[in-house]
Amino acid sequence: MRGDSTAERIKSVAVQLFAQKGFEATAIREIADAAQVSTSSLYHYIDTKEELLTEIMTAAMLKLIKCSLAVVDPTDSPPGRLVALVRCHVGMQIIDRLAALVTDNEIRALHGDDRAKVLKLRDEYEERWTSTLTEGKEDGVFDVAVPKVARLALLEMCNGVARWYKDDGPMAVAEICDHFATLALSMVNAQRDGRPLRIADVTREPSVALYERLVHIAKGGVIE
Amino acid sequence: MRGDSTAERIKSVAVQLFAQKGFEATAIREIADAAQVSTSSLYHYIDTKEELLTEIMTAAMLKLIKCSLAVVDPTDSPPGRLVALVRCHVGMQIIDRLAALVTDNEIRALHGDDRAKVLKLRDEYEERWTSTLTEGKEDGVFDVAVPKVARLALLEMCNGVARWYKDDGPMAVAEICDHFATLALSMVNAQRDGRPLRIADVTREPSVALYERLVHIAKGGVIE
Amino acid sequence: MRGDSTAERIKSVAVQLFAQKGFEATAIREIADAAQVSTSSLYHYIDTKEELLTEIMTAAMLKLIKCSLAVVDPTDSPPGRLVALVRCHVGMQIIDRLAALVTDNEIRALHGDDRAKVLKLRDEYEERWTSTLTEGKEDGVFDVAVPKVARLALLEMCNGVARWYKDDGPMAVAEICDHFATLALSMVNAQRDGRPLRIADVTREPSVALYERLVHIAKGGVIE
Amino acid sequence: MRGDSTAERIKSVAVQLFAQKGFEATAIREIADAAQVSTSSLYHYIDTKEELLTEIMTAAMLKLIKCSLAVVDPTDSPPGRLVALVRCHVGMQIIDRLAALVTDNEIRALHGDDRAKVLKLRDEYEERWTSTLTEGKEDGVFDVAVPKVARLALLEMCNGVARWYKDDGPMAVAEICDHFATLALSMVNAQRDGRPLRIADVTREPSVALYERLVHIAKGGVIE
DNA sequence: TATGAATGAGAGTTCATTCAT
DNA sequence: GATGAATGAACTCTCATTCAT
Repeated sequence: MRGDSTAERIKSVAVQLFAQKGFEATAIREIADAAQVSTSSLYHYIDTKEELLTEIMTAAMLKLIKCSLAVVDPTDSPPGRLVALVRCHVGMQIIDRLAALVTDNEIRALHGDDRAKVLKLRDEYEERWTSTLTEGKEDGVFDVAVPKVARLALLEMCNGVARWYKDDGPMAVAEICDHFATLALSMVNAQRDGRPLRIADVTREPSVALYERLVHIAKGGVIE
Repeated sequence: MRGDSTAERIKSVAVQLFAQKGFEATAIREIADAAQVSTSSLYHYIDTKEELLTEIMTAAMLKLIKCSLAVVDPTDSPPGRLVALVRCHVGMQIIDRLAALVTDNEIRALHGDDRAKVLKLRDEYEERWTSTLTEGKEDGVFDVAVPKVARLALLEMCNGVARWYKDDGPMAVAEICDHFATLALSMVNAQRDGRPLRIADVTREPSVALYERLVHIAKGGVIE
Repeated sequence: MRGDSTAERIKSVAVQLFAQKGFEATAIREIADAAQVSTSSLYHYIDTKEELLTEIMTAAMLKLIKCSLAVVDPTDSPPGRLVALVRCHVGMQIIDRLAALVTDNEIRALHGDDRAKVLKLRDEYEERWTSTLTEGKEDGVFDVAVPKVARLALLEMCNGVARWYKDDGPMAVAEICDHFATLALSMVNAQRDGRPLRIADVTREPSVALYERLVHIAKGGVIE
Repeated sequence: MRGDSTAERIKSVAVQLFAQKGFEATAIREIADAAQVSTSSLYHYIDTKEELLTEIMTAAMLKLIKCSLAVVDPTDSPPGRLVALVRCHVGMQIIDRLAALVTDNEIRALHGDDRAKVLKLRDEYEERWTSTLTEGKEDGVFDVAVPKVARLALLEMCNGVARWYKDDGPMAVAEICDHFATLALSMVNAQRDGRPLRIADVTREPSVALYERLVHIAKGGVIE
C-alpha cells in the first residue's frame, strides 16, 4: 500500500502528456523531464513507451469496469441499469478524464497483444450496454429500432464528455451525469404504462451520492 | 485541363494514412511511397506536413458546411432543421469518412493560425446546431434541459459514426442517417400537440434522395 | 553590345547573395527568385552553381587587373607604382565591392581547375606588388625588412576595405584611396634624400580623377 | 577530474573543419566522423551546429581579450601599447589560428543573439585599438590623418596573418610579430623628438618571451 | 536506484540538377 | 527560351532505447 511515488508520478505525467499532445507526439524525454527523472532512470519503471500506454489504458478500463460493476445492479430493470451505466460512465469520464481521453484516442498506437487486451476489456464492458438495451427492447420498456445502433450512439455521446469537459465549467459533475442519463432515457424512449420514464422513476440514489462512491472506488477503495 | 491527379493522389493517400495511423505516426515518406512519388517530389505539392493536414481539415469542414447549407433550410422549423442537420452530418461522416475522422482526431497536431482557422470553421458550423436547439426549446417543440449539453451530446454521437462505420456493414447509409435522426428527435423529446414527432412529420424527402444530393455536392457538384 | 539583361541580372543578384550570405548558404532557388526566373530557366544561363561563382571571381579579377594595368605605369618609380597600386586596389574594392568580397571569401568553395584559374590570376596580380616592393627596397627608396611580409600586410589591409566600407559612410571614395596610399607609403618608409615621400611627390593625378577613370574602365570602357 | 576529452575533441575538429571548408560547407556528419562519435552522440555535447560555432567564436574572442589584457599595460604610452597590441594580436592569430580564421570569416552564419554576443566582444576589443591610436595622435607621437581609418587598416592587416600563415613557413612566430609591430609603428609614423620609434624604444621584452607568455595564457594559464 | 554517454534508425525538409514539354 | 515536374542525395536534428558505471 506504500505509494511508489516515482512510478506513480511517471504514469501521471504520461497520462497528462498523452492526453494533451497524443502518444506519438509525446517524447519519452518529455515524460522524463516532467517526472523529474532522467530518461535512463525512467526505464527502471517502464519497459517500453508502448507498454506504458498499455498499462495506462488497461488501468483506466479496469477502473471503469470495477466502478460499473459496483454501481450497476444486474438484477435491476433495464432502465435502472441504463441510468446507472450512463451516470457511471459519464462520471468516470470526468473523474479519470485524461486517462479516458487517452484510452479513447490512442488505441491505434497499440499493436498485437497489447491492443487485443485493451479491446477485449472494452468489448466486455460494452456488451453490458448492448444486453441492457436489447433486454429493454424485448421487455417493451425501450422503444428503439436497433439496439446496437443505440448503443453506439449512447457510448459515443458519453465518451464525448471527456473531450469537452472543463474543470472550471459552470456545471457540477453530478448535474452533468443526470443530464446525460435523462438524454439517454429519452433517446431510447424509455416508458412504462405509456408514460416516459424519468431518473426518479428508476433510482432513488441521488447523483451526488453515486458520484462520491465512484470517486472513492476510483481512488482504489474497496468495493463493499 | 485534365485534373491534376498527382496533387489529388497525395491528398487522398494522406487522408487514408492520417486516418489509419494518425498524423504523427505517419511518415512523410509513407505518404510519398503510397502516392508513388519521391519525397522530394512530394514537396512540389505541399509546403509542410502540417500544412497538408490543415488543407485536408479545411477542405473537409468546408465541404460539410457547403452540404449543410444546401440541405438545411433556415426557414424550416427547428425539428425539420435538426433532422436535416443530423442526416447531413451523419451522411457526410460516411461519405467523407476518413477526412471526418482526421478532422475530429488530429486538431491538436495543428498550431497557431492553422489550428485557429479550422476551429473557427467548426465553431461556426456548430453554432447552427445550438441555435436550432435553443429555438426549438423556446418554441416548446423540444423538451431539453440545457440546449448546449444536448448539442454536445448530439454532435459527439454523430461524430462517432465515422469511428465505427464499416463499408461492408449490414446497414445502408441512408438507413443509418434515419436511425440517427430518429434518435436525435427522441433525445430532445421533439413533440407537437403532445405527440412525439417522427421524421415523416418534418420532411418528405426520403433519406436516400438526400444522401444522393450530398454525394453530388461533396463531389464538387454545384448547389442548385 | 546589346545587354543580355537576364544573364546580367542573374550574375548581379548572385554576387549580392554570395556576398551577403556566402556561397554555400545561398540556394540556387534564391538566386532564381531574386533574378525573377524559374530555377530551370536559370540553368539556361549557367552551367553549375560553382561555375557561376568561378565566372564572378574571374570577371572581378580580370577587371581589377585591367584597371591596374591601365593605371599603373610600369616605367614609373616604385613609390609611384605603389601609390597607383594602392589607389587602384582600394578604389576597385569599393567600385566592385560585392564581387571583391566574394572573390576574397569564397575561393575555398572552388575546386580543381576553377580554383587554379582564379588563384593563378591572383598570383600574377600580386606578383606586381611584390616586384614593386622588392625593387623599391633595392633602390633604397623603401625601408622594409622583408618585402613579401610587407606585401601580405599591404594587400590584406587593402582587401579589408570591402569588408567595412559602407555606401553611406562619411568619407568620399577618393579620400579613402588617398588615406590608404599614405598609410602604405608610411608603412614601407618611402623616402628620398632622407625625406619621407608623400603622394604629391610621386603623382600629379588627383585621386578623384583616377577614381573616375577606374569607374569608366570597370564599366567596360576601353583602355586608351 | 581528467578532462572531458570528447567535448574538447568535438570542438577541436569543428574548428578545423569550419576553418578549412567554412561553416555552411561542413556537415554535422563530418564533424561527428572526425571526432569519432555518431551524429546522435554529437548532440549530447552540442545543442545545435550554430551554437557550436558561437561557442568557438566566443571562446576565441575571450582568449584574445584575456591575452591582450595580460600583455598590454594600460598605463604604457600609446606606442608601447600599440606594439603590445600588434604583437599580441598577431601572435594569437597564429597560436589560435584556426579559431581566429573562423571568427573572422563566419560571423554571417550567426543570427540573433549569438551574432550580437560575438560582435559585442569584438567591438569592445577593437575600441582599445581606437583609443590607443587616438591618444597617440593627440600626444603628437603618432602622425596619422584619421585614427579610425588607421585602426581598420591595422586590424585587417593583422587579421590577414591567419589567412596566409603556414606552420612550415620559413619565419619564426616571434619574428612575424615583430615585423608587424614595426610595420605598424611605421604606418602611424610613430616618432619622438623628430626620430622614428622602433620596437626597442618602447619595450624591452623580447618578442619570444612575450610569445611564450601568450601560449601559456592561451592554454588556460593564470595571469600573474 | 540512478544516470551520463552512446547509438542506429529515422524524422521532416532542402539541395543542385535534369528533362520532357 | 522557358518551365513544371521530378529526383537522389544529403541536410540538421530527434527518436526510443541500451548499458557501463
